[in-house]
Amino acid sequence: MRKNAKFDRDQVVDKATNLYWEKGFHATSMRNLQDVIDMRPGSIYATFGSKEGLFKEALMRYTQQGVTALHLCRNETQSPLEALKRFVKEIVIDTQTAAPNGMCMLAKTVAELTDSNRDLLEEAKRSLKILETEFEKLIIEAQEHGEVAKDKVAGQLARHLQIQISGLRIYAKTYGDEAPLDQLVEDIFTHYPF
Amino acid sequence: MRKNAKFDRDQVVDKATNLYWEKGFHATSMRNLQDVIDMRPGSIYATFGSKEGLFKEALMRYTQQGVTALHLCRNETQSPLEALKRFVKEIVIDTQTAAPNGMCMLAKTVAELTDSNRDLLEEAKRSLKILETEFEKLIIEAQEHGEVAKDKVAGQLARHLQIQISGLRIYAKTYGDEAPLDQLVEDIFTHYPF
DNA sequence: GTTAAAATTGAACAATCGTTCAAATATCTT
DNA sequence: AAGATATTTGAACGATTGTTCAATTTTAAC
Repeated sequence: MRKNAKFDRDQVVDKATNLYWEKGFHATSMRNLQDVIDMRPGSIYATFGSKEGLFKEALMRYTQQGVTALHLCRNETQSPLEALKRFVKEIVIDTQTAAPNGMCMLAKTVAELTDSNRDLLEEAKRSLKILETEFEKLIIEAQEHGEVAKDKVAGQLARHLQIQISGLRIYAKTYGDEAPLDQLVEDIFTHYPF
Repeated sequence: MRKNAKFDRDQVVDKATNLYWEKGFHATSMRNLQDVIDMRPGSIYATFGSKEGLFKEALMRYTQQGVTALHLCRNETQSPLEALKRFVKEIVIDTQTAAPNGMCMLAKTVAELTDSNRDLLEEAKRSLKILETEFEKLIIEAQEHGEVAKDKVAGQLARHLQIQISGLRIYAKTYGDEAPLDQLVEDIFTHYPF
């Protein structure tokens, strides 16, 4: 089997992402990271530069996978709005048990970091905006399909959706099983403003 | 001037709260704390037991002040719903510039911590539930005043409001000035489900 | 004013932090 | 197979972490 450098790097970043996602930037130690990704400090620093460098790459990878998951939802469903709903259910409900952390890694990062780590903070913000733009694209498509009234502003609906997701995921972590997540996700799409 | 032990303790906890609120639990060091509250390690540990003990007291104080602020809004306004709106604007908008951190300290804590700090995590969750219950009380009062339809379930509306606030505050930190916060808060109350 | 009790101090502790780098190992080139 | 290049290793670094505690100072009691 031929060596594929990119593949290895992706695997490593995946594992790092899961650890960062679970514990956050500050609570994750390099030694913890070394164990999980099975690399020695020298290699890590030669490859990623610093703890921040690896975290930044983790953020980018997390975002890329989010966008991919959304596109996948689109391909698996018949309508753009259905795709959005499926995606939201996936990240709000399934993630509660399956993922390293019920929270969105990007929102968690925006919540955790200050200007002391401006680069990382800005990267997380940028990623959240990328996802919101993806939502907007699907909403525009939904408008073209007649699923959403054309007098609505797609950007505003995307923003609304983003806010609902962020709020819901914090709520889910707060209330655990008690929260009727499925119903709450349904409500987002059956009531205002969709 | 007579010494008032409780007052001193409150002042200290206030300062600690602001630091924890700004930097989060893990990124706040005891030495950082020592400088801000102007106490030496021995005194801190004699008084609060540990870094976690002080954080827990900070969480409780933050929550108590939140409840007080909400009651204050109620006394300053004519209707329960107006009080809620004022409170939301206060914490979502004013806090962006004035407070140590635009985020809600409780939501930020729920986002940051894992079971490694179960006590603190549970305390933050409990506090969020307390605030939600306060929302619910005001909504019930609003129903009695005829501001909110009585066929709505107050608990659900309170939950909805909690989700909007959490989502909005993350959104505000992500988008900074670009976010039309005032309009977004208005939307919460003018549209569904109020 | 003297003594007992309580509170405060700050040096010091072991543990862990992120990071470095000379040495060892693996890979590529010819 | 031999030499050049790139990668990996892991011990070690100084800094910082949360915490302790004997010594000191302040407060309270009589």
